[in-house]
Amino acid sequence: MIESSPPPSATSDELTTDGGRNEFGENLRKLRKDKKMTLADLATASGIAASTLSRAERGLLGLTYDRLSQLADGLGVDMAELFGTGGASFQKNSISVARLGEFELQTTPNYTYEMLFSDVWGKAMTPMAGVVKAHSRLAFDDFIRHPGQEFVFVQSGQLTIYTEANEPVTLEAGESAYLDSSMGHVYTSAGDEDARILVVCLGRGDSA
Amino acid sequence: MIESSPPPSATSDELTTDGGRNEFGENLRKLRKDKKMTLADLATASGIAASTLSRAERGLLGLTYDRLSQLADGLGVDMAELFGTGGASFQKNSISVARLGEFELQTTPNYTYEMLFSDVWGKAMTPMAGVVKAHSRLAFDDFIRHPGQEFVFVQSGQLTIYTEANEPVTLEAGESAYLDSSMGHVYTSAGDEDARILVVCLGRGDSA
DNA sequence: AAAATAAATTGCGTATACGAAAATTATGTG
DNA sequence: CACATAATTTTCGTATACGCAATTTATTTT
Repeated sequence: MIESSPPPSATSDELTTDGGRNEFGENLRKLRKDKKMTLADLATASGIAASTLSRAERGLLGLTYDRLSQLADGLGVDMAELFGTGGASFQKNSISVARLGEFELQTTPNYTYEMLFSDVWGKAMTPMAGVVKAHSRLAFDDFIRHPGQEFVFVQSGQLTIYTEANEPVTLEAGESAYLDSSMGHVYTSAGDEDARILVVCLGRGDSA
Repeated sequence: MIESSPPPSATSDELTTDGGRNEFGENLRKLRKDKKMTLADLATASGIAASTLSRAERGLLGLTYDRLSQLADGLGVDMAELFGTGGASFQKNSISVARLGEFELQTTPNYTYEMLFSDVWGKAMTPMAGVVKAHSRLAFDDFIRHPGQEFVFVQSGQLTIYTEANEPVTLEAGESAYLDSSMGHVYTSAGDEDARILVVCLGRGDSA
């Protein structure tokens, strides 16, 4: 087990940081091999020494921004792909089915919902199906926020969406909305009936 | 004008490297200010010294991978957003609404569907709503494929999904599936009634 | 306007990134 | 198996990232 010696002030992040660096390195080696490149090939293509690339792949060093830029160029990928966002890879040639009532209902004061496909690794979208019990914005202490984008579809009932940067919008059954989920938002049922909705989140974290 | 002295072997990349670093720094400062954070706030949130953050924002240094990871966490963004990548950017603080019948119906022999939010730039998910007129796999010349992942939800009726790598699956109303869309697939209605479905695609291209 | 406070930048010592060359390991060929 | 070649890793010296404390600049308060 190789021991790296991070700066003293980073002690609390030591495990996290090392873990991230190793994952990055593994992804880098995978990308390189997928393209049938040797370290020397990539060194030529990127302008980074083969020795540095080898160390990066083994998580022995953390590349600087400049080197990361060069690497993305050398590999012909963008930065996002270089970081292989989403640790587990999505199973190729797979299809998963969510049966009615298959997933455990999660209950909060304001929502009752199922997290669909919670057992599917590496999926980029997070679908959720449920019922909005909140009928007033006052039911919420604060807005919900998480990085990414969100699609919400109203199956039945009437839904009002409050956001911190826009006028509230009300959707009827069959209607939908698409929003920046990093902006504070809450969903409330707008009629007598609890609205039934389907939500698909993209990005880290989830809505509810 | 501050002068940095890069390694001799990086001379040919000097301008490019500095340029990239300055852009990154500007984006970082923008992200931080958008969130109403001081350097000290972000230093606390990320575990990186304020002086380092200041230098990074002014392009005076290139952060290492470890620091970049901490930064993304501290800012609550993913790496892609940190680098400001992605062609057209999704409008921050936006919400778009798709009303019933708002979008033009697109008709093929096998499907009638609306491409929801077709006017929204930079969205990563492509939602579609429609009806499956095909009741037999024989209606299709070939499977449909496109890179990425796909979520399909059955609003009404019964849907059978044929894929090239799996046994067919049949979904009832309220059920859904999540699949690798690069794998050949077709959707067919399975009962007398045309199934009504909602599809959300992620990745380049779209299904139908 | 002066004083107080907040925010950003600079100075300096230590740790780590980095490249070139040498050494080691892995692979291919006769 | 021996040898040649390719690929990767290690060594070592130099440059740069990094954090803490001090200083400067910007903003707010009186």
